[in-house]
Amino acid sequence: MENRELAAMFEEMADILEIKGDNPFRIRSFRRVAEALHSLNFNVAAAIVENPEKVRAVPGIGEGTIRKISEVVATGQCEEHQRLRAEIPASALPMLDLQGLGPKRIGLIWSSLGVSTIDELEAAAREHRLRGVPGIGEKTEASILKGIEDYRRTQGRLRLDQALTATAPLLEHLREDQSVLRLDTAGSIRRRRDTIGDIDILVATSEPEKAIQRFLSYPGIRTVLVGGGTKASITLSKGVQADLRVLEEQSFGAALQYFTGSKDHNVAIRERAKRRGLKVSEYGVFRVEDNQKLAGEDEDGIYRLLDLQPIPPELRENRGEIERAELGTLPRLIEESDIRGDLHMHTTASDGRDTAEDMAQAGIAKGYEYIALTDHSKALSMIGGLDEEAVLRRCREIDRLNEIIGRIRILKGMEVDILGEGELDLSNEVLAALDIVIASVHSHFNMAPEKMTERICRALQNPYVNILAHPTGRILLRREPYAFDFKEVFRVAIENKVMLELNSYPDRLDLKDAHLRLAKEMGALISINTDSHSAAMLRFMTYGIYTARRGWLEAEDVVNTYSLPRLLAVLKKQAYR
DNA sequence: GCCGTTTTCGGCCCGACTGTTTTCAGTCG
Repeated sequence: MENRELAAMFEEMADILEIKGDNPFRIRSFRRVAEALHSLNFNVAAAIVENPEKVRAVPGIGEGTIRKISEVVATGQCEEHQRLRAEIPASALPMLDLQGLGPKRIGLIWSSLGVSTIDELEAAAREHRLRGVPGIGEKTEASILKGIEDYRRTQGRLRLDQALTATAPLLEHLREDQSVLRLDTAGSIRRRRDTIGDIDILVATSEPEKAIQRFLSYPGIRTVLVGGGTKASITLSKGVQADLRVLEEQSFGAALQYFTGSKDHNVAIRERAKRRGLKVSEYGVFRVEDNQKLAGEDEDGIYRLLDLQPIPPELRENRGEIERAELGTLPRLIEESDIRGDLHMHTTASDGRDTAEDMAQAGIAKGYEYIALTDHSKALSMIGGLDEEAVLRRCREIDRLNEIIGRIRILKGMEVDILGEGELDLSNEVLAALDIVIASVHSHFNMAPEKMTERICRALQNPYVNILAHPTGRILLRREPYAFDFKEVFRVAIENKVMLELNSYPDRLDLKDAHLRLAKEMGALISINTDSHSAAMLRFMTYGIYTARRGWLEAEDVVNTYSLPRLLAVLKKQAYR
C-alpha cells in the first residue's frame, strides 16, 4: 500500500469531520498526518510492520494514527473511516472544493435542504432556495453559483504532476509485458503542459491484442470505455481518461509525432510536407508521386526529412519553432543538470517541515553548490513569519551552519511580503543583512489591475529585492492569476536587476510558459525555484524545468545555473545577464 | 489527535474580508 493511499484516507476523514463540525484540532491533526505521509520517502505500510518506531518518530504521527494505519494494513480498511463515510454521503465531499463555500455551510445546507451533491446545490441556488438557509442571502447564493461555474470549467483536468504520477505505474504495468517493444506517452503530457486533459500512451508491438489485454488488466482502472483491436480507453481513479494506441514498430516515430501534437504544430508540419511533395500521417512520411515511405520508425527522422532540426516536444505549439528549426537556430533548452542551486525554500523557522540543516543536506544530495533559505516574514503571522529580531537571529544561525557544513553555501534569505501599498514587510536595515531577498504577494489579490501593477513595481524598486516570487499568484485549477500589467512589471524588474521567479511548486508553475518567453525576450533573468516546504519537495525542480523548456529558456537565462561567484554578483546588483 | 510539559491535561498559527447580521459567523490564506 502506497503512502498516498493512506494519506487519501486521512484527508477524507478530515473532510467528513469538517462537515460534521467536529473538533477542529482533531481535523487539523488528520491533515497533518496526510501531509506527513506525502512527504515521507519510505513506505509507511511496510515500515509499520517491520519497524513501528520509525513511523512513530515522525512528527504529527501519534498512537492513534499508528493504530489506524496498522488496522488498514491488517484488514484493508479502517473502522472509523468506514463509519464516517456512512454518516456523510461521499457525493457531498467535492463541495469542499468550491470556492466560497466551506464545511459549515455545506453541513447546514445538507441538513436543512438535504442537498448532497454539486448538481443538487446548483439547482437549489438557481431556484433561490439557498437563501432560505440561515446566514445565506442573495450575494452568497450568487457566489456559490460562481464557485460551481469555476469548478466545472476546471473539472476533469489534472495538473501535470498528478498526470505523471498517475501515468508512471500504468507505463510500468505495460512495460512488464513481453510483447511491448516500444512505449511512450504522447499528447499534452509529453509536451509537458501545466494541466492535462487526458493521458495518451503509445505502444509498439507485434501482438496488438496481447498489449491491449495487458492495458485492460491494469489494476488501477475505474471503467473501461473502449476496448478495440488497435486502441483502448479507460478511466483511472480520479476520473481522468487514458487512451492507448497500439501500432507496428516501423511507424512508432510517426505515430509519436502525430499524437504528440499540438494540433497547430502538426497542421503546419503537414503543410510544409505538402509543399515538398510529401505527405505526413501517423504511419510515416510518404512521397506523394509513388507513395514510397521515406521515414516513420523514429521521430527525429521525420523532422530531418523535412529539412528541420528535430523539435523538442515542449516547443511544439506552432509559436515559431518550425521557422527556427528551419534556420537551425532552435534554443538549446535548459536541462535539470544545468541547475546548481535552489533559491526559495522554507524551514521549521516558519512553515516548513524540515530544519535548515535538513534542507542543506538535501541540497548536497542533489549535487547543488548553493541553496537559499527563505522563510516567511511577519505579515504571515498565522504560519509563524519572522520579525526583524528573529531574522537577525536566523542569520547568525545560518552563519554557524555554514561553518559546520562547508560543502554547500547556504544563502541567508527571506521571502518578504509585499504589503497593500507595495511596501515591504521588513525594514531595509534588516534586509541589508541578507544575501537574498524574495518579494511576494500573499494578500489583497483582487485589486484593480493598475493598483496591483503600481504595488508590485514599488516593491521591485526597493534596492534589496532580488526576486519577484510566483509573480501572478495563480493556483492551477483553483485560483486565477491576479491581474496586472505584465510588461510594465517585467520592465521595472529588469531596470532594477530583479529576477522573475518560475516557481516549480506543481500547483503554481508561475510564471507560465508564455510569460517566461516574453520575459526572456524583454531581457529578464529568471530564477527557477521549488518553494519547498520540506526536503522531499526539492524534487519539484523537475516541473519547473519542464515549464522553463516550454518557455524557450536556455541555461543562460536562468540565474541558478550560474556559478556561485556569478550569482553573488547578480544578488549584489553588480551584474544581471 | 498530537504534543510537551507545568508529566497526564490543556493548548493547539491569526487576521482580514465579506455578507449577514444588529454584533458576528463563515471563509480564506
